[in-house]
Amino acid sequence: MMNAMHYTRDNMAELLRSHDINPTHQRIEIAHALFSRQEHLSADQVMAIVNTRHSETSKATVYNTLRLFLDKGLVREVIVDPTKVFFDPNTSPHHHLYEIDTGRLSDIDAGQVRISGLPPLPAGMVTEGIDLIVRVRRKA
Amino acid sequence: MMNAMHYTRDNMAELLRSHDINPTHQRIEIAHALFSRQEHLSADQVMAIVNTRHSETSKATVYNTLRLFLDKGLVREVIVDPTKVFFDPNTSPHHHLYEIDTGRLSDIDAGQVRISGLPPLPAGMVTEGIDLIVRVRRKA
DNA sequence: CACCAATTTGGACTTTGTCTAATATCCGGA
DNA sequence: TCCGGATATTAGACAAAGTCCAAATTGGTG
Repeated sequence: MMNAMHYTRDNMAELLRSHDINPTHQRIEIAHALFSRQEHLSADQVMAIVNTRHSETSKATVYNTLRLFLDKGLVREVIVDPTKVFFDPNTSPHHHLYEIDTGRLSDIDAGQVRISGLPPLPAGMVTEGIDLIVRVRRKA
Repeated sequence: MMNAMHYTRDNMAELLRSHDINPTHQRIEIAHALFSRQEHLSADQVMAIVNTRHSETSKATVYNTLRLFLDKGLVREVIVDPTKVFFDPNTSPHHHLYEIDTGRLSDIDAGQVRISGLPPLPAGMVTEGIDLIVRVRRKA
């Protein structure tokens, strides 16, 4: 909890270290891209952002890094669009709102939302996550 | 409602007609593939199944047809896996269980499930659908 | 400085899905 | 039956997201 209020690159390095990730240049830039805005980004958006600033970061590194962040629990993967995966820097329990027309993905705070009556899981299974996705569209 | 209890090709033709779809050979085969099993299929699975039986059906036709079925409300699209879209012949309200290891997708009856406390939608937006996806994995 | 491990990189490759222009099929009317 | 137009189907080229790998770079440490 209590991530730094300002997403400086130093704070990003700190965050990475606290998640057991060696804070390299590229990783810091990628983390900064993800954490310093509320919209969720896809891999190619991350790449575009990171490559505006100084050095180039390769596609392979962006994908490697995003997967690393996933593994280390720094971000969550949100699958709403068959053409690309979004990465969500918020790993606390919450849900998602997906605007079909614009492709924008935002959070729904789980605070008020209650889901009850889910059937028991099949034997030998454990829950990996519950994704509640509300798809909306601009009124015609 | 009251789809035929047996998924004969004649019944499929009937089903298609009732959804305002011209029942061609290929469409009947594809509908049959989707409706005659409880697992949800992806486009390439549909293609594999349809092409075991007699005539060949082209990739383009499979995709065209699945989109047509979608538009006509015959099937639903389920997006759980970044690598492929699943098609669900059940359009009544229900949720999904996704087995991460195997890639199998099955239904959760919405009967008992209750979702409450969703925040109001942003102004000018209408809900297009609410997807509740439970991701499970075989216990280690 | 030299070395070793970790990281990054370009580019080839795979997969899912789209697009298009040509062909085939179906059906109603003369 | 034959014709013509609308509807379907097709092969194959193409696009975009993501993976993979071997080579090059980087960053400590002794």
